Amino acid sequence: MVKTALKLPQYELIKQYLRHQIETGEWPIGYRTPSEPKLAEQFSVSRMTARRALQELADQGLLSRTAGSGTFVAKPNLQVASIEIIDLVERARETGYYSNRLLGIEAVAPSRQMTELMLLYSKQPVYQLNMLHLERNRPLVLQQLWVNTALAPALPKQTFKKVTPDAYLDWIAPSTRVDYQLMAVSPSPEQQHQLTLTGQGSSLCMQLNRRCWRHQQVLSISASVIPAAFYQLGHNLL
Amino acid sequence: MVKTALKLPQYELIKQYLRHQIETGEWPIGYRTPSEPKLAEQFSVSRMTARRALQELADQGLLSRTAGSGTFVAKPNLQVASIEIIDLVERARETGYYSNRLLGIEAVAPSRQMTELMLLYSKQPVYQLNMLHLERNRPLVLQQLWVNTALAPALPKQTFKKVTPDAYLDWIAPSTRVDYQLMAVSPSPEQQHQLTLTGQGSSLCMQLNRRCWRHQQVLSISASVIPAAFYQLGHNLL
DNA sequence: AAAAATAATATGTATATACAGATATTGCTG
DNA sequence: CAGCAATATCTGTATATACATATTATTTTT
Repeated sequence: MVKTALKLPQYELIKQYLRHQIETGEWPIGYRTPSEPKLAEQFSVSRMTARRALQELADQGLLSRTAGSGTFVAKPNLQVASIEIIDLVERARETGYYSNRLLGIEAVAPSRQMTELMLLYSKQPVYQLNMLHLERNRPLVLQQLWVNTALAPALPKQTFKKVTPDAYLDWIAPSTRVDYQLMAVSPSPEQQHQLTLTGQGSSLCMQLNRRCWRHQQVLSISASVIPAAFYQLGHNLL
Repeated sequence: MVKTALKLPQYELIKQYLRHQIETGEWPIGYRTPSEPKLAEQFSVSRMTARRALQELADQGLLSRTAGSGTFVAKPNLQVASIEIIDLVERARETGYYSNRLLGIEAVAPSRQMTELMLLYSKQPVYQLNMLHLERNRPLVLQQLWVNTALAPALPKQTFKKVTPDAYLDWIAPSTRVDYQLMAVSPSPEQQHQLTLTGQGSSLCMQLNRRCWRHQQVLSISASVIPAAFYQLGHNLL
């Protein structure tokens, strides 16, 4: 079945025209575009249709509009970085060579720092979980996880043999926002031992910290230590 | 002057209501929201006004709509990571203790890999620039930069004493998109020397690769090596 | 009971209209 | 010429309406 040429709505045609003018540089940054009524007349559509084209490109950041003044080609100031946080554990699970070792799980009173980070108002306990993730029986990620007990009360009942803590949490309470922090670290002797890192120069790790939100509440905090050879952020470069 | 209570437009009030139902869990994931006509009647507005509220929340990813079926509470699957790529150089310039050393600039024939990365069709040369950025006369970033000659022909005429190459490029051709890649590296002996890294354990660096786009063209590629102690990605965690 | 036709409902596109509020321009006045 | 008022222009909000198209539910037919 050959896909016939789509009939695009009129506001899409106008958007294409506007994008073209901008991307070719025909309309430089700061250029004042035709107003809604003029665009409408130019394309023989109603003002509301021309408006939709302008509005959607403005929502997208290509144009900037101010009432009374007009619509202008915006400077692309806030660069949207295309970054993908690779989930090593999830990738390993897909290959089928994944396993893990639960090093400990307990309910503890949160430290003062942890109380702040998780925005805990009452002095409720948090679940603290230590886990080593392995691929082909070789240590991949050493993860320390703190979880809000109110949002995942049944966490300690899980064995995590088939489902990782992260997957379990995503199941019972998917995150609405995630903060990340990434840095290079030299692992502590204990961490080196747990990750079975022996060489001198190879003791180079990335630490990926993560805070998962569910609306206004903090669901979990995670700190993962990963041998540097296994981790990089982003694709297709150098 | 006390700011009087803003009179919000009606579609904003409806959006607030919808958001509230979602965030409190009153409407779980997959829940079917009232239809446009029903919302309109409920709030005594026209269908188009109710539609606007639903549409904007859908654009934002909170709702998902399908013609003929209805509007549903979406699963927040694509987690928008709040990550900020810190520009160490720009930060140093703001403090006033910034300086740099231009280690070399020349027009070279691009390698095959570079031709692919920069999407160069013709066998045009690229500017290759090496620069050491310093803060308080101490090495901060060792940057290697490749620039599309077509988009910045006057680059070699600059001295970069007052304006960094990045700032200059942002001036003459602001990026519309940026890709990043970040990894931990052990610097080469030459890099260690240029960054005056002497200690054994301290020779731990982050490498930040960056590709700047201007619409469909690649403007520049940058590879920066930064001592790990100076760099981390993200804020306010652990 | 299964399949097909029909109706009801939902979102998507488009128009014409009205008025509010912000901004820029024009013209008038001292 | 400076200052001010009137005016024109532009975007923002809101309504009522019409029809198209996708999906679901219902009814009719086989």
